[in-house]
Amino acid sequence: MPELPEVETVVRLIRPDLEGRRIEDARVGWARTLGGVSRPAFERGVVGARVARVWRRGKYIVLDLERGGGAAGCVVGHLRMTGRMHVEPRDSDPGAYVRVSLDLDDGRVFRFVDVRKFGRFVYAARPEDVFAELGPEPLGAEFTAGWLRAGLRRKRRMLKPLLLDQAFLAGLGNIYVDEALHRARLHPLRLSNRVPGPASDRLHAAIRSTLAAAIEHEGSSFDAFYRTPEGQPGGYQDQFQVYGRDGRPCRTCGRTIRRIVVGQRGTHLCTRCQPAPRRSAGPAL
DNA sequence: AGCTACTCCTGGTAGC
DNA sequence: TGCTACCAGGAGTAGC
Repeated sequence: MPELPEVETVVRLIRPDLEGRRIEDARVGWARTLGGVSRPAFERGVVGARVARVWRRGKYIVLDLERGGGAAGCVVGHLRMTGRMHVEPRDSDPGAYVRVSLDLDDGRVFRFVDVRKFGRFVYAARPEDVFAELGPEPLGAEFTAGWLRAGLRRKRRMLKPLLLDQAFLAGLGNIYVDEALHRARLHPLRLSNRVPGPASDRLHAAIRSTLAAAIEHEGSSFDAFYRTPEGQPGGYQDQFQVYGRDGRPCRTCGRTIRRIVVGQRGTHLCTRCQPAPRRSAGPAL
């Protein structure tokens, strides 16, 4: 699924194609993609505006808009499961799943494509009107080892759902939580307030190094759906240690990778590298 | 506070 | 072959 590294890859690829472009027209193929904003309100918001800046916050993609040099709201996109963003020639085949199209003043078209329709592309006055409360950026200055120690201590939650919670930390999803926990040798059912300081520091380093390595590889692809915006598969899926590797040997110790379900989410781990918590609500592993 | 269940969606796949 | 049933899952919401 698109998580921080995939979203960052998208932003880097579409930014040079969008910044400075004026939006000449807009078409909406699936109204719910607009997240409650009416079609007329969306069109009023974007048509005639210029894209001033393309940036990322957590898994959100933001297009700052301006008119006559002044700020004029923004579009906040979220790819959710299967969303993609492309800037293409207008006469190219749009495919069956285009939810929003923006005609650009260079003759090309921006397309928000989303097979499963979970993605969002919302016009708002300010991005904060769309974001939920978001935790710090895992690759930003605010996310320090000390911050994570304190954050884990003040919560009493299992690590897996806590790290998936965007209000705690913004940008991790199912894949990179599993990968980071394995790298930090921490069991996903461990309670956050029982993680010792040194283990918390390992987790901090693991989150940053996992995300940085994934960005370097332009994210991960594994189904036909998950591609970089250029249509090329990302490369990080070849580095997965646990995600999707259940039944296969751990690359570190050889034990068979297991898959459990935590909060309705498939969760992959090595029970030797990531020892079970001593006393917790989780099943004995 | 934190957990579970449910919802939104559809292509892919397993089972028959 | 062709049908049906179920699955994946980010995030929001409701209920306990």
